[in-house]
Amino acid sequence: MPPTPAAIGNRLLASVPRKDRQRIVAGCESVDLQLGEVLVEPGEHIRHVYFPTDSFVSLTTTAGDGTSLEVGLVGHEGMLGISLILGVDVAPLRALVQGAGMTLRMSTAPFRRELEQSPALARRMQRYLFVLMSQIAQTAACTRFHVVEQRLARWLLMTQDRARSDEFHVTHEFLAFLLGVRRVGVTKAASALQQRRLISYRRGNIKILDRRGLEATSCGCYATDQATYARIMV
Amino acid sequence: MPPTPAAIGNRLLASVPRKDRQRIVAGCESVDLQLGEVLVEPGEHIRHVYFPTDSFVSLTTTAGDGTSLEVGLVGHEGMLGISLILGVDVAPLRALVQGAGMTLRMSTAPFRRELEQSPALARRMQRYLFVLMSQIAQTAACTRFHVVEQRLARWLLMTQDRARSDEFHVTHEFLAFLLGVRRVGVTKAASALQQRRLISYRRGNIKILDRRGLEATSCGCYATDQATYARIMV
DNA sequence: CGCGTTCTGTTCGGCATCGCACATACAGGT
DNA sequence: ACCTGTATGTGCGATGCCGAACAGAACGCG
Repeated sequence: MPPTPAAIGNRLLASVPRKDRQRIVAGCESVDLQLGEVLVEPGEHIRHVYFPTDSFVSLTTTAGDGTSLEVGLVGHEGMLGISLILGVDVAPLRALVQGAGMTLRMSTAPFRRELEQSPALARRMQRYLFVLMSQIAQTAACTRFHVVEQRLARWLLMTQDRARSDEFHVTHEFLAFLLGVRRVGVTKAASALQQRRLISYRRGNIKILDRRGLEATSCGCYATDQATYARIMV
Repeated sequence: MPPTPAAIGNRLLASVPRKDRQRIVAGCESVDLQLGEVLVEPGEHIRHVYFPTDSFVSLTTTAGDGTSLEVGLVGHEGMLGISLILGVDVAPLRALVQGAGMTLRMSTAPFRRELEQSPALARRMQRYLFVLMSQIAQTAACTRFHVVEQRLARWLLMTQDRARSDEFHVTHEFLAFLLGVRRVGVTKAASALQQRRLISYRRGNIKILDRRGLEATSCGCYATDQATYARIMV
């Protein structure tokens, strides 16, 4: 049962003209993404584009050795496989499912055809790519200059937006991997946030208690991202 | 005196079809960029695109407070103002002249017309944008995981490529700003490299003595960047 | 109920970098 | 020859994070 337009729940798709959207949704299948699933590795050929509805996906990069770092987060506000917009069918980053749930998915070939047919569609996707690029650059600076607690607060806010819920699942271990720090570092930062009643967590289930407080604790990078999105995506 | 096609010296322009290139060069003016000049601030309207020939330009991002970080480096292999490709005439990053010299420059409006007229041109620029985006992501991870000496080595290699010379001008102070560390940190790392006869420097003039040695010292990020460029730009 | 697994919390010495302050060295102008 | 500004070098304690190891706590399964 293909989802009805009202139930698409992907903001990026929702912003393209109705006719184009209908054709795209018709060409999509609904897929249930599992936590930890890797949709694509850097350098790999892109087989599908994804329009997350309830799921969200981390974009991570590696630094030669085993280390890796999350540089972008994609949920119902965006899409995966965006480099097809640039005519490149190679993935620049690893796509790692971070929040399990449903997504729309379309094969590369028909998506390319849609892009050719609909300039309006292409324009929206291009603007999203700009936002994503800005997010990656912001993350670079944030990672360099801000301490773990601030970065964690930012991450929680970003994730809450995409999870559409004040509660979601993620362990300290996984978070450490995404933030590029030790698990202990996450434990410490998370404890501090919990002690201040900004969040509560228990064996992988994190609940946001005080968004305002988190915003105050986080660096300005979250607000910067928000502002860029608002400015570019209108 | 407009430069002859042979003297363009911008690899990106050189890779577009002859006819398109000629029209673009005809629409460009030659400008001499000064060290330290800021071509555009993040969020500002883009007035020109630049195709560096002898100059090179750092793309930097800020982290709210005064701190900032170089996330990309553009020389004769690329262009500035690339976000116009995405239909966005706002700059996502600060463009700071890092190596003085000549560049071709074109106003935004005619450049947009060229893009519309020549799909071949657009395709090349799109691929370059992919490369730049990969570079930004790589820099994020590099900055997080690698020590100053490695990062400095990478930076020197990147810069040498763009300076087309084994000698160029940059002070520790400026380098510290780009790498997001203290000046003293650069002094220490640079001293170490000099002691190992990989470079020599004297009051802002750096000379590369041993490229191979620098490649060995640097993290794999330099090689990764090179590989991406080679793969995507063919 | 008991047991293994997963998740979280704590501790230890070590290291890269920080911020600050001060010392030296070279270059160019007068 | 001197003086001034810019560039580089050194020393200090502080800090945030590292790697490793271990202890407790919650859950899930037999």
